[in-house]
Amino acid sequence: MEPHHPHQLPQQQNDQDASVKGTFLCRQTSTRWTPTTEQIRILKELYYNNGVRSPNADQIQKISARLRQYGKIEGKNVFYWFQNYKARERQKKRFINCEDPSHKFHNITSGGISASTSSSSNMFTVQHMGNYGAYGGSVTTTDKTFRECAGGFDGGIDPYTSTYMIFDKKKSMEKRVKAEEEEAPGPGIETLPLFPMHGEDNLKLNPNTNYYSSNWYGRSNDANATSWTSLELSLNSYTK
Amino acid sequence: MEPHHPHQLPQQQNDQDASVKGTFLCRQTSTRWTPTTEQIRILKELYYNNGVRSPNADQIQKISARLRQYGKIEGKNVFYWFQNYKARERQKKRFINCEDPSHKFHNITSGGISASTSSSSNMFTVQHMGNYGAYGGSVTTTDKTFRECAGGFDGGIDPYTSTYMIFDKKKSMEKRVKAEEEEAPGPGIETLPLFPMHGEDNLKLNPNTNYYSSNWYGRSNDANATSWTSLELSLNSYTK
DNA sequence: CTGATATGAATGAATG
DNA sequence: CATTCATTCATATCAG
Repeated sequence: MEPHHPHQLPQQQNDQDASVKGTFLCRQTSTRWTPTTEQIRILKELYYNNGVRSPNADQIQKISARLRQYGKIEGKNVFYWFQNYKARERQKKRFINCEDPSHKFHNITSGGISASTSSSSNMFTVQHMGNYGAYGGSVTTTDKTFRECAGGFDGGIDPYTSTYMIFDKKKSMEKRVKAEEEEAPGPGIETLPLFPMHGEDNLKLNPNTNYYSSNWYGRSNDANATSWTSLELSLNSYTK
Repeated sequence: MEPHHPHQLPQQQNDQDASVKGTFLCRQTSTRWTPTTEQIRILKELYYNNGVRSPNADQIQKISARLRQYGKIEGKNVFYWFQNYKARERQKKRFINCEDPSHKFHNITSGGISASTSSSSNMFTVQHMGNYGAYGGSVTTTDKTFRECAGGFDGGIDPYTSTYMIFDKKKSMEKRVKAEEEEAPGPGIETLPLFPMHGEDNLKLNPNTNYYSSNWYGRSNDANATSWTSLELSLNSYTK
């Protein structure tokens, strides 16, 4: 991952005051949130030490509120951060597994996570994350072009083998082993709940069929006939 | 949707012919449906102007049949599209952090420099698709948590507001904190397309962006209380 | 400047 | 319908 940002403080527009932007094309607003060092540090803290993976609204609120003191940030940033971080960690692991771990070391860092953006203070740098062999460097595998690492899926079956649409019926992997729990428990906070497991999740209401639309198999519906009728009209009307 | 620029389109083989891919080997056809602009436009049209939210099998079939002229599409795509769109629209409304209303407008500035061509992408733009005028921060959500936040903010746009407010089938606001006020208009409401079809003008049509998704669900604090509790503790501990 | 990579953001697809 | 996962798109930032 991040090779390391040797020079820190990339201007971090971390000011909540967002003063600059008002002017012309104030680029600073660049649309994209740029986490500050502190923010990242804390996020990782939460991730590794507290096992936060998919915070809920309340958590997001609190987290972002807390991080806001270090720079502008919105709830969605926190949300996406966790989503991405988690996904990428997993992806990395998956890739490593799939392609041969030998080559590919052009990456410096070697440390792995180690604070992106400089990191002035990594409290608990996760640098190593543990066992997964430190995904050497940007595994990257470069997306788009070819990533298709052959046996990608554990089962070895490739969903997209034939042509397209083979999907249907769970082609997805069964239940990948969650096995995460890496993390260095940091300082003294361990004993964390790893991750939120809802207690009463068993309750399920409708045995509704999952696939889209419970009933697709024909079965016209009269109830919404009206609405549908106009829908049809509208479809016809402006569709081209 | 895609707030992004039109420039790239790496794959987008959105034509029904989509045959191209067969050549090499990789399934670059990405298995995943990539809606074309027109398809999206129509889907949103249906969503906003016709109140379609969870189309039934028939509707799905018709819609997909209709959209098929613009590119390959299957029923499930339509199904999922509505599911996701609806879910995300709702989500984005919740959890919005009450951030400082002061910088509510951060962005706007269209990119400008960045070489990226255009940049109409404003993530926070509101859609404008129809005639409803985005209710200004009114009730909006009433979620359980708080909605006292700045109100507008980004995408809160909620279409169809006025119209059915009157009918309002069952929106008893007793305990439904969840209040999804928007609701599809039921059968009698059918809004017509009164939408000028105008040709594909200049806009990108993907105005709306989803905000982050999240799970506001917390329903008070119960289930994940544990985990969250420790999180709070840790936040407090090193917070400042 | 240009290419590569890291990562924020979005969204299709599922699952429960 | 809520939640999560996987992939992809876009851009900030650094290497050369």
